[in-house]
Amino acid sequence: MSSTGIGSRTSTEGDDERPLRRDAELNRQRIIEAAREVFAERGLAATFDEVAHRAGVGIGTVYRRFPTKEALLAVAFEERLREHARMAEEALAAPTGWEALVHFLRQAAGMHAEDRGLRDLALGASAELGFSPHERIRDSVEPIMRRIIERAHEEGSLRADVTVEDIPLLLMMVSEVAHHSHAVRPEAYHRYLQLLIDGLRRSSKSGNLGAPMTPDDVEAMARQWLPTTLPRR
Amino acid sequence: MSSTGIGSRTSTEGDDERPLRRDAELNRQRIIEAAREVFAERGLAATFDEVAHRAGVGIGTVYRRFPTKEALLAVAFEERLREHARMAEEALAAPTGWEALVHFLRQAAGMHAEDRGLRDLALGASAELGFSPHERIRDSVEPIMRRIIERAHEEGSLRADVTVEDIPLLLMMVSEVAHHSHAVRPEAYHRYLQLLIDGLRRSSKSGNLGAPMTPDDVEAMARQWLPTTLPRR
DNA sequence: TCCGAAGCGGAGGACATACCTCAACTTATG
DNA sequence: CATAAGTTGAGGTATGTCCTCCGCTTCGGA
Repeated sequence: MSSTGIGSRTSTEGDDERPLRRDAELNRQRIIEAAREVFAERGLAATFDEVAHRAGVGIGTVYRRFPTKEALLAVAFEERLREHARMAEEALAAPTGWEALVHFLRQAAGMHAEDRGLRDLALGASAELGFSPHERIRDSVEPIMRRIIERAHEEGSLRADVTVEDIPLLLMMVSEVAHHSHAVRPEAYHRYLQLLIDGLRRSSKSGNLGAPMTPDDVEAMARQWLPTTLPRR
Repeated sequence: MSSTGIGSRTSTEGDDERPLRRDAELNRQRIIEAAREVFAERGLAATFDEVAHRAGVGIGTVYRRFPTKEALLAVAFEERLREHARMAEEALAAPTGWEALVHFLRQAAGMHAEDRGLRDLALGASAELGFSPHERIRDSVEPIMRRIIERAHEEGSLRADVTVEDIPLLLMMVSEVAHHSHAVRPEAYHRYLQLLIDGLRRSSKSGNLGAPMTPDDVEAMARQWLPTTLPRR
């Protein structure tokens, strides 16, 4: 609801654009706000028509301001993506690797449950759109995950056969539950995340996990699993 | 590939139909075979056009033989559904409840990974189509799952806070992985199923699962998660 | 106050996908 | 070989998304 801090797009670009007319700037903010809501609810697959309708403007206006979906996403998600990265670093500060891991998983799952668009970006197709100042999110979060996993392995708290590549997959499974249970039992995903967390804990009797995923495997799965922002063409 | 045992639809119905012409019966078998393949690959969302094309017949022929999707599904999946139920009973025969549970989960996950249509039917919308002799699949498998869970709880091998309602959810998560990894790493889902299984095992340190799912919750999630066979109307 | 540039809206064209029908044609079989 | 049974696939209906374009409205500087 609070429409503060949306950031009128002054400077930050090649920038030879004159400032928008007052009414136009207002509409722009409305569009951004609407985009956040719509993408949060329906994921990146949401359409421009939905955003326009929610913002109470014509479709043409949305297109005029954001000629491509990427342009809109970049602005709408800038802040959320930063939060996501910040959260990961926070997790790293936990006293033990295990706590860091659990904290990260729970936070990420929570964020992805609340904002389906963020999930799509964080786990998926973000590769395809060059995000403004920051690189694509996976590049910023992945090294952190890697360090967390390493620490947990050193402690011996995390079962040895788990790798960083598993993390995105776990989050996809959980966010899938979150998404489909949202209307009925929005917290349902906690349950299955906890089950997975308990499965990750080192224990005397745990089964064989088989060959680990490679980064390419994960990439391919994400591409197939999550919506591809860009319309085919 | 073997096209044996498809069962020409003699008797078994109100039945006043005369036998099909030889060429028609052949086409019918082709269609059923094609339907099995297509539904296995693409799930219940597959279209009549796909089936027709795969069978090498015109769309009109498919419609003539199977006026509704349900009619086609009923025939195409009769055997697979029976297998599914048989498998569940087999699991029940395991020496311990825990082994029964693990066996059931692995078998079900495997079947759902191989046949996406079966998954859709087993976990989802089967409610909507009244399946020929057998009731909808969930009704036949659910009591078995329930007994397995009970036994495992009595033994104390399964953590106490897990319920039957969790089983379909676990299978959905896993089959989602199976589906999206199919082209790259078809066995990937084993890994995540194992993680879940290890999370299900009773252990000194396992986290709090929160409120269990109710049958209605599961119903609602399944409805939202899995394709609704029937076109809207 | 006024007017030109900036902005707006949303009908509608282009395209894709799915469902399902039907009239013209082909084929098995008594 | 006559005829009922069967086949075909183009095309009508419906739905949904993308995106453009042009007539109209509004802002804001002169």
